[in-house]
Amino acid sequence: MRAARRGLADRETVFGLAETFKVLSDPTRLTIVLALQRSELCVLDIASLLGVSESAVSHQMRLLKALRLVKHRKEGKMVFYSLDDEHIEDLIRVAQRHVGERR
Amino acid sequence: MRAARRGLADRETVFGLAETFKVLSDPTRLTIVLALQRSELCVLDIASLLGVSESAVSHQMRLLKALRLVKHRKEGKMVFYSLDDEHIEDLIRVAQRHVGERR
DNA sequence: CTTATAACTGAACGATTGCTCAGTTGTTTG
DNA sequence: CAAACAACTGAGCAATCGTTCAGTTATAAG
Repeated sequence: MRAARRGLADRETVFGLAETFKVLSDPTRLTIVLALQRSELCVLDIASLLGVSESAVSHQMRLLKALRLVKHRKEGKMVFYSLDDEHIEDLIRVAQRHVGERR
Repeated sequence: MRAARRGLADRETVFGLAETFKVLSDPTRLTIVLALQRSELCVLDIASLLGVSESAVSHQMRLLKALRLVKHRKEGKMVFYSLDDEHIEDLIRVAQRHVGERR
């Protein structure tokens, strides 16, 4: 691997990492993930909990689903979402430590 | 705290967390941070290492400096940057584990 | 079948982002 | 001093982002 020899991580790794950080960089998405840490929720639950439109939530869930951060379970006309990745919780924990220790 | 009782983290915490993730969500900035993990570097070093303009690097360094991710040391006309936050390295490590374990 | 409800979707919008360009500041060298 | 060099800066631009809006699909109830 040429890139590694020059001291740089290869593009694919960097883009994958950046993408992971990006999902969590939007307050709405991050709040959704934080809420799902506590319990499984349907779209309308999330919308009313965050005070945003049901459409906005739906758009974000599609993204979170595409990046495999959440999984869904259908029950009648409702769709329940829950977290699908235990690393994400670690990530949030470490970041919380970081934010906590700066003024 | 009313928000916490309703099961949501307060706005300030969420925005702080999101901001942290956001800095690392851009491939250019992330590559800079990864490079600085290995050694202290000046602006032109970073620019040539990443293959981007010196101006672009300068703009990003200002941001990284404002968020206290890097510190700088002046030596003649050159400015050497280095990491100023050990939590960031933990964060990257955890994220790497996440990226590594998905297909 | 019709109505109501939950979720999804594409288009369009304003806001933000990261870059380039041109020019400035500060330091060193001749 | 002037010239060269490293870094910084603001304005402007294209691209991306997150939302709203209007409409669709799917399921359930009357």
